[in-house]
Amino acid sequence: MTEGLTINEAAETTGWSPRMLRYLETVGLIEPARTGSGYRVFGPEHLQRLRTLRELLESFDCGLSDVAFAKRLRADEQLRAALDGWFEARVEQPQGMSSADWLTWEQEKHQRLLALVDAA
Amino acid sequence: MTEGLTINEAAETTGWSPRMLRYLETVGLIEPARTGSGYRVFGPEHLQRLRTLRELLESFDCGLSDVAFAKRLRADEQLRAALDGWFEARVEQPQGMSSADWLTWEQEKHQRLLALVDAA
DNA sequence: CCAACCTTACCAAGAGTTTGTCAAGGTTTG
DNA sequence: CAAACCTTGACAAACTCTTGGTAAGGTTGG
Repeated sequence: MTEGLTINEAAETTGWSPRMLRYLETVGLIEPARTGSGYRVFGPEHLQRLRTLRELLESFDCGLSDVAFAKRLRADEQLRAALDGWFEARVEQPQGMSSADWLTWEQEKHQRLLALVDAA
Repeated sequence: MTEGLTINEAAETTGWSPRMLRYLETVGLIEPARTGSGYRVFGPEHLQRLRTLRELLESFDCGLSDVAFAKRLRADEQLRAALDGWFEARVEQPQGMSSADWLTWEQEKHQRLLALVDAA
């Protein structure tokens, strides 16, 4: 107990409600330690993280699901690759390509992306 | 008109509804060209992109807002840096640091992150 | 000029997210 | 041991996202 705060204490100092602290855990954004009997224990790192998260959400006007997705993006390399590929699809034609070549090239690129997607 | 499909034709060949094609544009995921009078024109690249997007959403079980956020993440370097910093917050102490040093170091890291966030 | 398109702007149903509250029960501590 | 915590689970209000529809009006092509 000397090594951290309980959920209500953590709520007090971070501005999150106890309910939200539990919710943040279920969506995978924090992982407080537990005592032998199952009580959550919030250490200084957690408290800082929680305060920073508030700032971050407000400053950039985004939601928890956005941060959760960003986390998923870091963990799932295939997802990242698939999205990168999709975004990179460009609008201009590469130099020296005919319209027909371009279309073929573009379709093949998407074929490759689809193959990647199917593997997921 | 010979250079692309109208919205209903594009809907037909991509599986998206015309309504959704307009919605995808409002959330920034596609940018069809326009005729002089304002009609949307979907070229082959758009059609491929739209088909790939369907596959991508289904394969990875994610939503449009997720893809939109991923796009924002690519465009907004500060947002990316802030999230990277937040995720990198580690749980173990660096070697050779006392508990007190670690806490100070950790707090300072978050101070730096907060400064970044404030600048946004 | 008329039918069949297209545009934007709304209203609304359904689903998912966020948040609170309450209930039933275990833990800690004075 | 009793008060004051904590746990999980469920129900629900408020909100946003997704999607469809419809209305009022401009464009196109036979």
